[in-house]
Amino acid sequence: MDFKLEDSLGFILNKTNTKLKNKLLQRFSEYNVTPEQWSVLSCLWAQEGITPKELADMIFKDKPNTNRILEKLEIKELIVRKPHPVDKRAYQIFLTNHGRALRDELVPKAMQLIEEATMGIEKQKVAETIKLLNQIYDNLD
Amino acid sequence: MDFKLEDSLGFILNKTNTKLKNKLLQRFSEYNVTPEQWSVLSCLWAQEGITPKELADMIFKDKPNTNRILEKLEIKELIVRKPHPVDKRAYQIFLTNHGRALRDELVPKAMQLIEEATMGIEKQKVAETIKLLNQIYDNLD
DNA sequence: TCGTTTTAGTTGTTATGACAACCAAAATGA
DNA sequence: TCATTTTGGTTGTCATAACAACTAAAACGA
Repeated sequence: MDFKLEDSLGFILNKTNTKLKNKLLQRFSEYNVTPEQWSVLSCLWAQEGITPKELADMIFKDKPNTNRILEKLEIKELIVRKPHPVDKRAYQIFLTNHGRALRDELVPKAMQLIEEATMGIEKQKVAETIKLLNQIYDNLD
Repeated sequence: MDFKLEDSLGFILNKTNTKLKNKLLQRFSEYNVTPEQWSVLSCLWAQEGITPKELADMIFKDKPNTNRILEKLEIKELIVRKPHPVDKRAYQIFLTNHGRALRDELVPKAMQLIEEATMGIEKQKVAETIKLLNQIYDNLD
């Protein structure tokens, strides 16, 4: 049983992820946007009018969790939900002007954080790590 | 603003971490142990009698969060808290026989999961990734 | 076409993470 | 030694993750 928590991939993955997420939360604090809300906004900046279900698939979260993130964004008036023109069960999500405008504020801050996080590390190493993380993700299907 | 969420280190880190953690939760489900509870148990298997504060430092969590994980473990009778012999503010955490016995059940399951997660990836690549994740962690201080 | 199955969304529960605020005891220091 | 600061632990709140259960509408199929 030679298991060392502090050398375990899962443990290190978790501790790094938690810290990075928390730093992003702090950087976004003046905008009152969380990392998860940020991921939803990022999808909408690329494409508005998608449904919560489509959004859920894009951010790799289940429907209840996605729904609750959307509730928060709606309360903060960064998004609006409109009835889907065809499917009466569904909604379409749109950004408000405020939500749309946040892009120019938040994107640079997020990119800056990644810059700092990977300081002193070759771009190629980072790319390899991203690839490997995706491989791990796929292995876990 | 060329930002793509799906290629972002933070996003990929988070999605992989979430999936790995969830898989561990599922593998541990018959024992009713969560990944965070697992990390506490791992520390205690290495060394009993430590305080909640010391534990918090080892698992990189703050005091309230650590405290609540300990509450759950205590309710499940996997650990016990005893008054610290010297410091009247503090406690010492010990495993129950049940908590101690879980080691032989959980460690192989955790190692097996990591094995599956890194299937088809050279050990050396995994080691590099771990090193890089630790570098990122340190960069974020 | 009508009954069955699937799908989109919602609600509730438990565990966790970040954070603020608090208490009591220990450590510090003038 | 006594007042101040620090530290260990606790409690409360909000956001998120996993999961079960549920409704209504769409899709499917005999």
